Amino acid sequence: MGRQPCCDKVGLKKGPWTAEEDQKLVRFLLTHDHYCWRVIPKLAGLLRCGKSCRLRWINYLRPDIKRGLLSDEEEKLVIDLHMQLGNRWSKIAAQLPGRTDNEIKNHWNTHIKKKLRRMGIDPVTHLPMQEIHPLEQPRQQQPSSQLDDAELSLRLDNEDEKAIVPMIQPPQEITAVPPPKGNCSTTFGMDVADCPEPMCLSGIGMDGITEAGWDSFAYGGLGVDPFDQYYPGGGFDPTGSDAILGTLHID
DNA sequence: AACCGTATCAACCGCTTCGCA
DNA sequence: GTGCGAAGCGGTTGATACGGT
Repeated sequence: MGRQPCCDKVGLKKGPWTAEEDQKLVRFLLTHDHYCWRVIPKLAGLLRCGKSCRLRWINYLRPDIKRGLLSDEEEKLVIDLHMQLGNRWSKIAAQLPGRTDNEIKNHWNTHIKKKLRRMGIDPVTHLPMQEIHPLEQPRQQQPSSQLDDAELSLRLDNEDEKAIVPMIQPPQEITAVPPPKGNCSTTFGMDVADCPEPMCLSGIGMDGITEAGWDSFAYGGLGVDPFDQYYPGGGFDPTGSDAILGTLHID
């Protein structure tokens, strides 16, 4: 009885990915398409389940991944979107190019939640917390409507602020740019429905990439070959900075 | 220097949704 | 309409890094 596992787990490797595994997966995804995730590890010579491959690709190996902390603007956008969408991390991530749902989820749980709490805002409801600890009582009240973006940003940035007036009101409108129509991804701000293929390799349309080459892959206009910026354990460095730890060579 | 508590984030697990026969 | 398989999603865990004592 019970649910069948997503894949045959006998003999499959778990845990952190090695640079070699990353290389195998990227090499395979670069040169093949139209496969389902379940068969990719076998064909790519990986002792991983398809789910694991998919996750690794989406979260770290995708060439358009942005690394590093979220900017102030991104953070505010996440808060705004969370206010409207709740814990729909993939939907939120769709509005932040280069950011993954996992990354946003982690950032929310480790950074934003605390900041909001310090501000006296319930991170779940985005409303002022009813019971504020005496030490965290605001020194003065200020209607949220008087809080502009600059003020909110300032407060979000102030890690040591202990007595901040709670309040954010739902924004008048979402400032996020709607995803462009075109290829196939929700994660990349593209439209899944437009994807003509049975599998879109996590939704970025590998067809387009392999046919047109990585140079033409939408990459925020950086004009960087992402595979020159590959670094183990972290995918690609979009900045092409000295932080690159290694280079992946694709034959 | 060693220990301990906390923070961070990559990865896994299991449920839900979707597409197809 | 139903059942099944695959993909997607969100919650949770665990390893590691970091900071304080």
